[in-house]
Amino acid sequence: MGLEQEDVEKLDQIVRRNRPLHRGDHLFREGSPFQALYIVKTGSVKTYAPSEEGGEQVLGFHLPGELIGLDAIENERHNCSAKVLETSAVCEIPFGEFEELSTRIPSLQHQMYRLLSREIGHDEEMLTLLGKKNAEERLAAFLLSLSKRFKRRGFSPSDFYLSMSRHEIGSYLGLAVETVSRLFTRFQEEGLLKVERKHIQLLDIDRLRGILDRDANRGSRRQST
Amino acid sequence: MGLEQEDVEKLDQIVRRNRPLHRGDHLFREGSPFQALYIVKTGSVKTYAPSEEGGEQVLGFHLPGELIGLDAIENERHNCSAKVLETSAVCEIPFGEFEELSTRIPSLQHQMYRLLSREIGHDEEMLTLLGKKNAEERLAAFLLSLSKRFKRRGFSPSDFYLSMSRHEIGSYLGLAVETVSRLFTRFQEEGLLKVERKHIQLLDIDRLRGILDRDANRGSRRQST
DNA sequence: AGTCACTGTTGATCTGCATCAAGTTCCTTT
DNA sequence: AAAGGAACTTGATGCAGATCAACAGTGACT
Repeated sequence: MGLEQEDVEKLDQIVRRNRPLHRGDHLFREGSPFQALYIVKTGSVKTYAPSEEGGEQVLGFHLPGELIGLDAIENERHNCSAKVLETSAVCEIPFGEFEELSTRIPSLQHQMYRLLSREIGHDEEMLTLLGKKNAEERLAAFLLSLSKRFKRRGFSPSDFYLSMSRHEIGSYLGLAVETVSRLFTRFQEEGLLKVERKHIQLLDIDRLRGILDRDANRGSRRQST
Repeated sequence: MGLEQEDVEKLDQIVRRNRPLHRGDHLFREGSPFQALYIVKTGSVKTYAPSEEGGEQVLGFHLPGELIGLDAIENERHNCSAKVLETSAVCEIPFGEFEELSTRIPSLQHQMYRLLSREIGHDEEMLTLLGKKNAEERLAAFLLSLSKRFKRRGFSPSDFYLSMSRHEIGSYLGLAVETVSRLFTRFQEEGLLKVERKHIQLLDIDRLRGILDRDANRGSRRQST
C-alpha cells in the first residue's frame, strides 16, 4: 500500500494473529470498549446495530482484506457489534500502538486517512442505495459488490457462496426476507444468475450492471434540483 | 479539542478564510480534484450525489462547525458535490498542508482520526434510519438532529429556520416531497411543533423523541437474528 | 402592479413491497 | 433414522408512501 519494507515490518510486529473464530462468535459487541481494529484474513464477518428486543440492522459484510471497527475510534466504544459468519481468521491491530506508530510513519498515517475516507465513501453509496433504489437494483448492486470484492482477492467473481442468510441480506438492503427470496428466483428465471441455496453463479454480469444504470435514469425525474 | 495553544496557532496559519459564499454557490463538484477540507463557519451547506439527468441524493446538511469533504481523501477526487444553501462563511483547509502538520502533532492526528470515525458512525446511523424507520420516525429524527446541532452551537434548539427545501429534506430522508409536507402538517396538528414555511418551532421535544423510541421497538419483531 | 417561476400544500389514486400464511427443504440433534 | 427447528420459498392480501393532479402562497423581475 505504498509503505516501505521496514515500515511494513514494524506494523507487522504489532498485529496479533488470533486462532480462528467460528460461526456466531463475536469480535466485539455494541458498547464494549474500543481497543483494536480487525482485519479479516479468511472467512467473513458482519457488523450490525442491535436494537432493543433482538432486532438488528446489518451495517456491512466484511470479506478478506477488509477492516472492521473504524466507527469506534471516536468515542472509544463500539457503536455496533461484529459477528463471524463462518469459520474465519481475523487479525487484531491494537489501536493505541497503531496510532503511535502512525505518528512516526507518515505514509502509514496517509493510508489510514485513506481507509477511513474510503469507508465514508462506501457508506454514502449505501445511503443512495437505500434512499433511491428499488428492490431489484439493491440486490443487483449487492451481488455486483460481492463479485468485485471476490475478484480483487483472487476468487471467482461469478461463482461464490454466500455466507450470510437471506434474512441478513434483507436487513442490509432494507428489504424483507421474502422480497430477497423472490428476487433471487426472478433473477434466475431471467437468466441473470443461477442460485442454489447459498451457491451463486452470476451468468450475465453485464445485464446485472444494466439494472443499475437503467434505473439510475428512471429515478431522476423527480428529486431534481 | 485537546490541542495545545501553539498547535492551534500552527493549524490556524494554514486555514484560509475566504469571502462569503452565496446561495447556490458550489464549494466543489463531484469529480473535481480534492485539495482542501472545508469548515462551515456560518450558514449551511448541503452535500449531494448528482445522478445523470439532474436527479440527486442529498447526503448531508452541514451547519456551523462541521467539516466537509472527508470522503474525497481516498481517491483524491470529490465523490459528491457541495452547494451552499444560504449566504455562508466557509474556511478552507488545504489537505496537503494539514496532513503534513498532523504528522508532527500527534494530538492533531488523533483528532482527525476521531473526526473521520465520527463521520462513519453518523453515516451508519443514517443507514439504520433509511433501512428500518418509517416516514414519521425519519422526520422526527431529522428535526431532533438539527435541534441538537443548533443547541451545541449556541442557537435555540427549539426555534430555527430551515435553510433547505422540502424537496431536499425528502431526498435526504428517502421520502417524496409530498410526504414531508404532509408530515409537517400532521406534526403541527398533533401539537408537536409549529411550522410556517421555513420557520420551525419544536413545541414538544420529548414527544418527538418518543416517536423514535416507540418505533424502535415496533420494528424489531421481524429482522431478528 | 402584473407576470412568471418556484416552493409548498392538499386531495385522489396507485403500487411496490411488507406482511401474513402455509408449505418445503435442509440441517442438527438424539 | 426420526424429530424438531431453522432457513428458504411461494402465494395471497394489505398498506405506507409514491405518484399524479390541482392549486395557493411567495418572491423575483419587469
